[in-house]
Amino acid sequence: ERERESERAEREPFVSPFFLVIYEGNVMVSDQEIAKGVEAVLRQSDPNAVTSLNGVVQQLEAKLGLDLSHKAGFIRDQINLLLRSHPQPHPPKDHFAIQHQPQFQNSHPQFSPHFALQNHLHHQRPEELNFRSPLPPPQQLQTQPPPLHLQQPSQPQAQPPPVIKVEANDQNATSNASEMPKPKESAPAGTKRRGGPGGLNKVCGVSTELQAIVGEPALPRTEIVKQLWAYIRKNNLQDPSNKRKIICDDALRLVFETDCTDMFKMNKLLAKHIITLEPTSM
DNA sequence: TCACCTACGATCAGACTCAG
DNA sequence: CTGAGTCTGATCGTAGGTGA
Repeated sequence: ERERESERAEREPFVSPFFLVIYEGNVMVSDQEIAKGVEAVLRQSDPNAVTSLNGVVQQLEAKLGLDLSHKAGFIRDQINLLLRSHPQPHPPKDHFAIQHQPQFQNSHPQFSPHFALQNHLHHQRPEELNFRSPLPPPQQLQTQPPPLHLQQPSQPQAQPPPVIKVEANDQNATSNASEMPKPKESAPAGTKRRGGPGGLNKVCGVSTELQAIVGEPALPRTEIVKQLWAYIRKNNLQDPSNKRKIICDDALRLVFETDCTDMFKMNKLLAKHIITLEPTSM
């Protein structure tokens, strides 16, 4: 039994619940660990208490003994993911991705009803709740790999753990936290708008031609663009002399109906292949 | 209360600005 | 002059802020 266990542990190496990253001398917690922590905090939170994002962050900080203020955004996303996986009043019984957590079954009264962030969910439409149909298992929640056909063949599993890159960025962010470079003169702090599940993150239908490229029948627009660029890079479809130009292969030609386009026109052409999903009944 | 406006995410190379 | 950093352009739907 134990041998089988250790074999399985070798096959699934990245399961340590406390996976810390050392970066430039600082001990940081991985996104994986944060996701698990969020899950645990939500499970343990008092159903009668109103839990805010800050509350979750603070509990996580206490739990891990680290400053997670710079990870608030990620934590919020994790909360949304967890809540989104089962917010419906009448959810399909075996729909939950986190089935191994009995606390998360059915209407998960432990945290959802009183959780402050559910304001996003109030506005969610049914089709948004089914984002990419069943959510992946929790270990895949925070980093979704691109479709297989888009992965770089030259660097199959040799990719460094995404954790490190993310933490590296965050490290920058933390070290300069007080003088964060404001991105593009955006709204003043505190009034930052939330993307939420709708808006740009709204899942749109993908035409059959485009499906051949992005590999999914429905994706958020941002994801579609990302996948499209991955496809372009993978297949070397940028004009070497002018990298703004996209040389269409057969699949792209079906989508764009041209042999050559540029990255700006591309988005316009892309719009024809993105279908707004109508709410089923509202 | 209503209508209007803005920012949000994602992508990229080239243009532009600024400092050394 | 060079290198580094920032902005631009396009597109989408919607939440939320602002002003009337």
